[in-house]
Amino acid sequence: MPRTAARQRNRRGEGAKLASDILAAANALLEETGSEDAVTLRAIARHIGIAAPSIYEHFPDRETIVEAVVDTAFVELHHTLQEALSGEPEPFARLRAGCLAYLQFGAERPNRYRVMFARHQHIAPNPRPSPRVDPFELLVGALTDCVKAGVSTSNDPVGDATAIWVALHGYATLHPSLPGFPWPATETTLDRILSGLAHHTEKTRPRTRRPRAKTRDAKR
Amino acid sequence: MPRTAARQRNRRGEGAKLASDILAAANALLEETGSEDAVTLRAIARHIGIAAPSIYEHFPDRETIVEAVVDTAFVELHHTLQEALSGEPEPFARLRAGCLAYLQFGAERPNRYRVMFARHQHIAPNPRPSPRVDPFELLVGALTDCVKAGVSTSNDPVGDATAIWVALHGYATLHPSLPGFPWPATETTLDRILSGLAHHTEKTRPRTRRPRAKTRDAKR
DNA sequence: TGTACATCAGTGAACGCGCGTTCACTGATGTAC
DNA sequence: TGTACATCAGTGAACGCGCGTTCACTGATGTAC
Repeated sequence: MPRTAARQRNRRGEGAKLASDILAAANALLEETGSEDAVTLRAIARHIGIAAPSIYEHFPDRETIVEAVVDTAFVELHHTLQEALSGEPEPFARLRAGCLAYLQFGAERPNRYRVMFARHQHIAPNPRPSPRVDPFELLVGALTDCVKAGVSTSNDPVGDATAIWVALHGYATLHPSLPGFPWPATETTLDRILSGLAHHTEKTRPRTRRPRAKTRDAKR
Repeated sequence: MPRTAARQRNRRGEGAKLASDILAAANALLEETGSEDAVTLRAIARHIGIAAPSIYEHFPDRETIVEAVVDTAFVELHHTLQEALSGEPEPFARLRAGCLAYLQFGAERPNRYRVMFARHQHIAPNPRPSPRVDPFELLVGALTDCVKAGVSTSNDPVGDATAIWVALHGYATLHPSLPGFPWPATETTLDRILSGLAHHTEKTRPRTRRPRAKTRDAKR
């Protein structure tokens, strides 16, 4: 009875639209309540103004919906990171941009972020092909590029990327949990993490005394 | 009906014993299921072989029990850290021992650890005096001691301790969630974190060529 | 252009379940006399 | 030393609730003729 709206029935051939509404509602509920268990079929139905059994046209059960929300979130994270990485030309700036995008992804929907990584242990017996660990691969790639370009002296990019990821994950989960804590600005903490763990160094080989007039015009 | 055991009724004056059994059962359920919502009065009752309403002699409602479990866990963490810190004479070794104890506390009951810090946001309107942030104060103290003793060059111990805490928290939550991930040894990652973020340095001022016979006897 | 009808996109009622909580109670244990 | 009785430490049945899921159904929409 207490529905959000008297939803208009989809037209013929457009029934699949409801599936994405269901996922969006599940996403919203997960974020609002902070609890995976609050994502119930009845709550989803109330949220979008349908009857609960209508959901079964699109998903076989509740578990599949939560799984789909989490899977979608991992894909979204992957795209967000790729976009951030591709926006910077210099390797270290690229690494930093990727890390910042990671933190922003977490900050935007902290509850969803937490559930993304907390779910694994519950569902342990299901050996997924793990596209979930993807963000780590991007991070290793970005750090390795820094090493290749001579702006990082890391001699164990995988190990160092692990430490960086751990710190990013810690920030993404702890920062929203402790709003009363005297947090420094996000970028301040990020720079502390990177300067401590990425082994950043200025490229020193060229040894040109001073940059001459650049190839590009000074203005524009 | 499916009780763990036909529990013996407590003798007169010993009724309060049940209270600690209830907390222990709640603790166990939280860790086993990984879900705060699975800590139900009926599950607790089944676990220790009593009737569910018996719980009301000791706790006014379900929420209070979960709260007590979390509060107890914070106190336990505090003691664990203090013990670890007091076991080492040198400031940097003390800092490291505290951080390692923190990681071990998380590793021992990862689900409880996660819930400890995830609960805050749900209960936001309740402004606790926050003994919860205690572990951070110990961390700041340990790092400050390193600076005073000349074995850390940190010029912002609070900010650096924040970065270290974030990394420890990230490890404590991510490590149990991704058992398939190629984790380096815990101490390897810890040392990477500390060497990157604690600004550790050997004490250089004294410049004694070689330590003379110590004040204490060599053997006890 | 009109109409019968198949199909699509849902609905409403009902099931059995586990839950938090309330209530009146019970029976062993200790104590006053 | 014996016994009535108060108290302690619980119990069993029941309530109303929200849940996942099943089932038989409905009514608008488009299509074949």
